[in-house]
This record gives sequence, C-alpha cells and structure tokens, in this order.
Amino acid sequence: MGVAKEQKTRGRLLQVAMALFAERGFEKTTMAAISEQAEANIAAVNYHFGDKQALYLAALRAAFAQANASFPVVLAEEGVSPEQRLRHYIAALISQIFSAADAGYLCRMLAKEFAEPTFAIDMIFSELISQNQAQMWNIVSSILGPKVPEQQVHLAMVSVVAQFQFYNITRLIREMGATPELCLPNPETIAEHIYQFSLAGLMGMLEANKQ
Amino acid sequence: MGVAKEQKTRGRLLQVAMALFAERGFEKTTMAAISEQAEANIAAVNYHFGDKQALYLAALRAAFAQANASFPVVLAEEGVSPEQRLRHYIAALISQIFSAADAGYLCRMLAKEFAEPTFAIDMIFSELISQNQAQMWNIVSSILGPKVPEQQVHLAMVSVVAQFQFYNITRLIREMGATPELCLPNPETIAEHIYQFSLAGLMGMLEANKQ
DNA sequence: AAAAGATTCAAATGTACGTTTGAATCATTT
DNA sequence: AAATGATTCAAACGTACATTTGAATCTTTT
Repeated sequence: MGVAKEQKTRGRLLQVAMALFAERGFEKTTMAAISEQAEANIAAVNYHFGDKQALYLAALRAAFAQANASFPVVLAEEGVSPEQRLRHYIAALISQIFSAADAGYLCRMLAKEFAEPTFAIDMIFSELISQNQAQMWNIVSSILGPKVPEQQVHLAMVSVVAQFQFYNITRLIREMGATPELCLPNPETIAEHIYQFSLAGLMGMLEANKQ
Repeated sequence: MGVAKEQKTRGRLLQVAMALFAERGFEKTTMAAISEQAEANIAAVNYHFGDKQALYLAALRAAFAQANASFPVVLAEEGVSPEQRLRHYIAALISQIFSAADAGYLCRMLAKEFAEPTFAIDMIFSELISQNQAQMWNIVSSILGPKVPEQQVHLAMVSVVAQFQFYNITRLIREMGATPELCLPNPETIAEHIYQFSLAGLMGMLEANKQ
C-alpha cells in the first residue's frame, strides 16, 4: 500500500487521490486516508491544493487525461466509415471501463457522480464529457442519415451509450459477487456484442423511418 | 412538508424514510431529518425500527411493494407472445423510473445502491430484484430460441435492461439541467423506442446465429 | 381508578471528519 | 553562513451525526 516516495508530495497526493476517489467516491474518501497512503501529513492537502474539493477536481482532470491517453475514443485517421468509428468508440469505452487501474479511474469516479452528483458535476460535463458526447452524436447521426429527426438521434445515442455504461454502473455489484452465477465474457466480446446489437437497432430505426 | 399526523408514528416514519432515502441515499439521510419531517422525536426511529439500518431495509421493502403495485412487470394473462411481454416489461419499468413519488422510490434507491452498495445489497438482490431478473431471462431466451447459447442470452438481456436503467441512473443529472439542450420525449415514446431498438437488436442476433 | 405497558421527549455521549494553527524542518537564495 | 521562503508536522478546533438514556406522557389492561 502507498506510493513510492521518490515522487514529490503533490504528485503522490494526486495519485492516491485518484485511486481512492475512484474506489470510494468523494464523501467516503477521507483526507486522513489520502494523506496516510501518500505518506504525507494531513495538512499537505490543504497546502498543495487548497482543500478537499480542489484536490477532487484535480484528480478528475488527471483521471480524464490518463483514460484518454490509454484508450482514446476518436480515430485520428480519415476515411473511416461511421460504422467503424462506432465500433472503435464502443471498444475504447469498454476498455476504459474494464481497466483495473489508471485508465479506469475516470469511469469509476463518473459512476459515483451519476448517482450522487457533487459540486464537480458542472465541470465534468462542460470540460470532460462534452467532447465525447459530440463525437457520439456525429457517429450516430451519420449512420441514421439526415432524414431522421433529432429526437430519434438522441434516443438512439442513449440506447448505445447505455449499453456500455451499464457495465460501468454495475461494476461494484459484480465485484461483490452478488450474481456469481454467470461469469462475463472478455471485454472484447462484450464490445463486439454491443456493436452488433446497436448496429441492428440502428438499422431497424432506419427501416421504420423509411416507410 | 411533513406528513399528515393522523397516521401512527411508525407509518409516518416509514413514509418519510422512503422519500428521503430515495432522494438522498442512505448515508446522506439523517435520522434527524426523518424524525423532523415525520413530526416524530429523534428517538422514535430507534424505538420503532431498532436503528437506521433496519429502517432502511423496511423502506426498501415498502418501496418495492409500492412500485410493483403501481406498475407490475409481469402480465398475468396467458397466451401473450414474448415480444408483447418484453414491450410490457419495458413500459412498466420506464413508468416506475419516471414516477415522481410513490412508485418511483424503489428505482431511486436502487440507483444509489448501484453506485455505492450498502449493507442492504444482498437483501435487495436475493429478495427484490431476483424475480424481475428471472422474468426478463425467460422473455429474452424465448425470443432468441433454444439454439442460442446462455452467454448470448445474458449479453442480450443486459443490452435491454441497460437501456431503461440508463434513464434511471441519469435522472439526477437530467434534473440538474446539466444538459438542457434537448428535452426528453414522454415516457411512452421512450419505452416504445427501447422496445423497437431491442427487438431489432435481438433479431440481429438471431440472424447472426443462423449462419 | 390504579397499574402496567407503550410511546414520546429533550438532553447527553461518543465518534468521525475537514480544516486550522503555529512551530519545526527543509530548500534556496543572498 | 545568514536569511528567506517552501514544506512538513502534530495537535487542536468546530461541526455533524447515530445512538443512548432516563424521565415524562400517553394508552391499555386490571
């Protein structure tokens, strides 16, 4: 437990804060626990970040950077079909969600924020999520084409996002083994299923709209 | 605020507890707030229920009863196609999720439990959720037929459940107006979309499995 | 009406937490 | 080396909370 001491105190605090906030959420993470695991004094958080809230914001931004560095959702290359972009988006998010450490911290923090939004929720949407959301909108509306009304695009987008976010939301319950009956397939299989299921759903919408 | 005093103290406590636990979750709901709104003394909770945890369990069971009384997920009639059972199941859950009061309490409490499971999670699964889950399994495996392996059934079930649970999970964020751009269609429209999208997804799985 | 039990009440207890404080230690500059 | 600033440290402060306590007040039984 704890973090190697060669890092400076500020860095160690941020590292530990990400891990603990991701695991326990903002409220249930105490500054005492953070300081202890970071092998720093209890007052170090206030000195380096101001207060617990500022540390939380810093941890969110750092976690976002780590997640996108490991599994970016946007494909840089041009000339990729919207279907392949969708497949890649889903696979990236599933990878983030199933990451045990660094790349998974953001998803875990966001899962807590969904259930009990904190003061940070505005920053999270305006600064972090907004980009991904716009990307997904483009993909889905490309697949559905220009004739499908906005509301249909929105419903479709939710249907897709919901499928992988559900694995994010239910992580803790799975880890508690409340439903041990059926073990999950590997993340790649899950991602591929979600892609196929979503594509079929989208095609169904297209056909229904044609008539 | 508060509840009409003609009920007995125990009943008023339970009523207020459901509302507050649903709104704020277990941790952030104080016994002082419950007692105050129920116009009871702070010690009344301990007298009537033992402690805060026992009150929480009682509130969960009462909320489950209310939700299923208002919008039961199982269709009593026989001779209904699995497709129609699926449609009804989705519509019932969407109705529960979008209920502002009584019938919506359980969903709100469950949303919190997903993000931060409490001591009550075992009871919730073994006593409350298990029935619904079995029902959904029957519906989906009926639609997919006997030739589709169990793991596929499980993936499909998650894809369906995730879609309406997402509206449950994101309720707080919607209510905060973090994304005010696009207002939602009415619950019936949402339910019908989820049904159509899911049916298309399931049919896609059938075709992929045929080859 | 008297006794016994059930329920309510206000106050006290103990614990956990975020934050502050002022001195002590370290690093850097003059 | 002296001085200045940055960082760390242990202790204390104030607040919020669940729970307990013992007396007071209803309600029911005898």
